Amino acid sequence: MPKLVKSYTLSDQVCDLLKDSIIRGDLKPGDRLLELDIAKNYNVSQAPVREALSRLKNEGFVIHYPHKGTFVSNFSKKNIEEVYSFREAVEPLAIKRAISNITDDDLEKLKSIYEDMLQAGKENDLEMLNKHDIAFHTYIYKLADHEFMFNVWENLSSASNRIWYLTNQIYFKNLNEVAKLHEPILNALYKRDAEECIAAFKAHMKFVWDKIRDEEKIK
Amino acid sequence: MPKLVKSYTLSDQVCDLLKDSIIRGDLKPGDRLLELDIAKNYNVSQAPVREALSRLKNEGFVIHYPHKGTFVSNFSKKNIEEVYSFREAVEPLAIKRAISNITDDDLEKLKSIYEDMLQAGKENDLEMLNKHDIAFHTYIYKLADHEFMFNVWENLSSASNRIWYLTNQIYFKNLNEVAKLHEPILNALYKRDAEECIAAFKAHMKFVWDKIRDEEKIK
DNA sequence: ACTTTATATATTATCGATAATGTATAAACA
DNA sequence: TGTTTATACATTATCGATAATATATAAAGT
Repeated sequence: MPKLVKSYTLSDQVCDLLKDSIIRGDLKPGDRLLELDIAKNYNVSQAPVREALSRLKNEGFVIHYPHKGTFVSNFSKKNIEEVYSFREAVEPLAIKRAISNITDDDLEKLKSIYEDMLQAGKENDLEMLNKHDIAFHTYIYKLADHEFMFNVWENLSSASNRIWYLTNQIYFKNLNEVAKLHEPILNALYKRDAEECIAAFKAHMKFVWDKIRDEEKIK
Repeated sequence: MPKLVKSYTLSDQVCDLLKDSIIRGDLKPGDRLLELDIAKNYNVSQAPVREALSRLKNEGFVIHYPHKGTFVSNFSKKNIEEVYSFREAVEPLAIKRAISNITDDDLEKLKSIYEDMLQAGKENDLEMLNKHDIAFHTYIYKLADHEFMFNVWENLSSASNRIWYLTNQIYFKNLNEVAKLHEPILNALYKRDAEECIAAFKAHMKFVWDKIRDEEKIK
């Protein structure tokens, strides 16, 4: 079935554009976001900009002080640690529930995403590897059939995206390794072994976080 | 130090009023929320209403279909199960981190909140018991010093509030019991014993969820 | 009768302008 | 000089009105 056309409101577009600017680092932590300036820039009125900023606030990309203004949020090593420690707490629940729902068809799909990751690793394509990495974990969250957790994951994955761009100089040396980290996760899924899968996942988190923690460039 | 005056914008007020109506059941799942009607009702314009609805959407109280409308979200037994399973996954992280930061002063504060709960239990004051229950767990989340998790908790506690109102006929028979469930948690905190505390917490979740699961009135 | 197309209507999404609020600077006062 | 009060300015918050989009109903065509 072809994907339905998604109506793309102005506020959605502004939100995506701003988010991209923040993730890519064009807008830096502390930068002020003036509603009317942005509106003029994108040739829209204040209303969709406010909506966009409100969404970015909820995803943690900006901080809003009422009557004062909106600023790009900081994203320090502490925030990164928070994302990893949080995922370590939550994703085991996703894995357990996913395994109790997973079908052979799902396993094929996950395997294919894993192969895409390997391919991206071979080609040293950071952006693609990131995309497939997120897709892999998103698939597991979807299988978990847990609406609340899925919403939280959407925020987490945005944050993970931001981390990815902040830390790409680290990953760049290890693209193949990062992709390969998902093999034990996939194998455990095939065995429907939740505990083994969780252990593999935690090893994955630990590998990445260890690399980042020791990196001097990121404060 | 006295609490600072908080500027209370119109959208904040509308948001709180609507949330209250939903929590208390005056607005029922599926009810349509017409922006201009609400605006006229509360004697404000459309803009603050839209902002309020956007926040309610993020907290899961309403669902928004672009260009179609906003509707009060459903809150079924499945949603309740999600909240409890999610808290069981996340709150252990909060407890571990809280214990590594907790001071004697904090313990006194928590004890005093616990005593407020007991008092509310004695007086059969459901609303107060709820309030102090949330305050107790919020205190622990604050101690955890984990911004991301705290934001998630704010949504969780809103949902917990909604559950509370949906299930008050159950709690009503067990107010003292519910309050008492926090004693082992508090004791473990005094001992700085994370594992014992997590076990006590899980018993707490299990007690409440068991009561709800078996309740025929809630679908 | 059953699609398709036109029309009317309801509602959200967006606009441009104004009001409320906060910040910085200058004037008045002790 | 240091502190308070007044003034000007910048920015957000809100308003009332219009444009865009969806839904329901009626008309036309097959």
